[in-house]
Amino acid sequence: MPYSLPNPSLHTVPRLLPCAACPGRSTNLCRPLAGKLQAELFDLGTRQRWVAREPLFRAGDPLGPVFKITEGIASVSRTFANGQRQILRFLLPGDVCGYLSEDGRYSFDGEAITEVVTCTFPRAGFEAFAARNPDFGEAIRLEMSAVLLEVGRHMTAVGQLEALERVADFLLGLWTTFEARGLHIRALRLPMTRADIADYLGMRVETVSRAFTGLRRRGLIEADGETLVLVDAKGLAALCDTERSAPT
Amino acid sequence: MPYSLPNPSLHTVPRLLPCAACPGRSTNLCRPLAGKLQAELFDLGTRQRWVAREPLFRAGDPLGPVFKITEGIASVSRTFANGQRQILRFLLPGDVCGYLSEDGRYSFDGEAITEVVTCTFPRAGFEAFAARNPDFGEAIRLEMSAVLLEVGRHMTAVGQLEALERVADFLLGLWTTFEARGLHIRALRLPMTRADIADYLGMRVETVSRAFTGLRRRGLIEADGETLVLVDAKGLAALCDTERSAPT
DNA sequence: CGAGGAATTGAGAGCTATCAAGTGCAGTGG
DNA sequence: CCACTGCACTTGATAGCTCTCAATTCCTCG
Repeated sequence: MPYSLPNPSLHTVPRLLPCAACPGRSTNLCRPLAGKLQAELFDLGTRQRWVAREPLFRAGDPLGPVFKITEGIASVSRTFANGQRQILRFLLPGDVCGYLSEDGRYSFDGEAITEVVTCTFPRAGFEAFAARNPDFGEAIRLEMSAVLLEVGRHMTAVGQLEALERVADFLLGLWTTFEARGLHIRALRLPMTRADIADYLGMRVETVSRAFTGLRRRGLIEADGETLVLVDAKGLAALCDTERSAPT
Repeated sequence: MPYSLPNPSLHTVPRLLPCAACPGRSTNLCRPLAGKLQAELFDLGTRQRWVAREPLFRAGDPLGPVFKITEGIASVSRTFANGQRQILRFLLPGDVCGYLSEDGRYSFDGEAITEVVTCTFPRAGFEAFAARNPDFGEAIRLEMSAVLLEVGRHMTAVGQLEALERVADFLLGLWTTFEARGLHIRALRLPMTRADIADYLGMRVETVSRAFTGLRRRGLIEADGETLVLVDAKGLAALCDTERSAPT
């Protein structure tokens, strides 16, 4: 079957690196880069804008570029023939996706959740750049380590926790990630739908919804329309750390 | 709390690289190495023997060596305070573990399932070797890619499949891995206990047992005491590919 | 204003966990 | 040599949680 090339409106930014203002500037791959090298990597890629729900790449497609999210939120997932989908991770600005391959094809699906802007790096150039710059190669290893760690934690949650706990874990994880990115916020905005969260946590939309209601009823979170406040982070942590020996 | 250093009987092999006979010789990290480099890496490490159920490393312990399994089967897992455990992967000869770190500590638990022999590499030397040899660095990236892919697939199974399907997926995955290692066998020996499988698949021992019974009753597998035969691999695949549009 | 999607909530079915009992086997010791 | 013990595994019955199906509300968009 033919694979559909993504068709975003190319949006090439001219000179004077916008990297300085990029939220992912000090994250993973770009962290060890400075001045000249940063410019070299930047020139290697193009800036692309994707509308919400647009696929960046599909599992099985011939290997294309590597993407670094600079704005918006995306997901990496895997879908069965019958439509069941597992979201492996949510990607925030600074995160990289599309790197994994299998027989010269993408291993997973990459999809924009919100509108997304990416630094898009052609595969060959990306690999060559890594070969030329050991520090960059190490940065890739570090990035992959971090992803592996995150995925491992997440698998533990999906495999061991029950509904309420999984959602608590998800919220805390998201909050932690924002913290790690230097965004100290008290109110989370959840750009992904309940369906996305369900696919991420291995549950149904209805169960996710009930879990939110349950957490709200217990006074652990508060929902103000678009935003969500973690009222009692410790309470949430107590749930998903499975310290079932809680005061109750 | 004090962490217990593993206390295996050290078993240093002298000259004349045993790598030639190592099942993991042509796998991941060692693949790009030849002659001199292979010897250099070999000398970097020591050979260690572990008894069944002995921990190689524990999550939270200060970062120690990196391990490459050369004989036996091990697991990488994560355990909650209440004892619930999620096994992230089973490691066969050739697989590497103990690489992931977090704040200078191991991220997960490594444990021998059967008796295990490892090539044990001190962290510093390992990293230095990677820094000196770009090919080795790339081999690490490739290895991590493969792991990430495996873990991603596995998470999909845990999140989306039901009991019978998960066990089918597990068996097929194990068989595929053996195939990839060049071991063309029809009868699988399952060295891990039902409890291990349960922890791997996010289910209870009883459910795993019932799933095995179910697969047997459907004529998909046959159990000959220690060994297990995949009678109908296609039937198993039909289960876990979630081609629910099966003839039934 | 109507259409459609996202989210919530309810009721009942279905699957898995839990609790409990029984089997088979290997290692131990009388 | 053979009870005895511990452990892995299996099987049954029941409770509990999640899924499924369905209805409703809210909100956005045309």
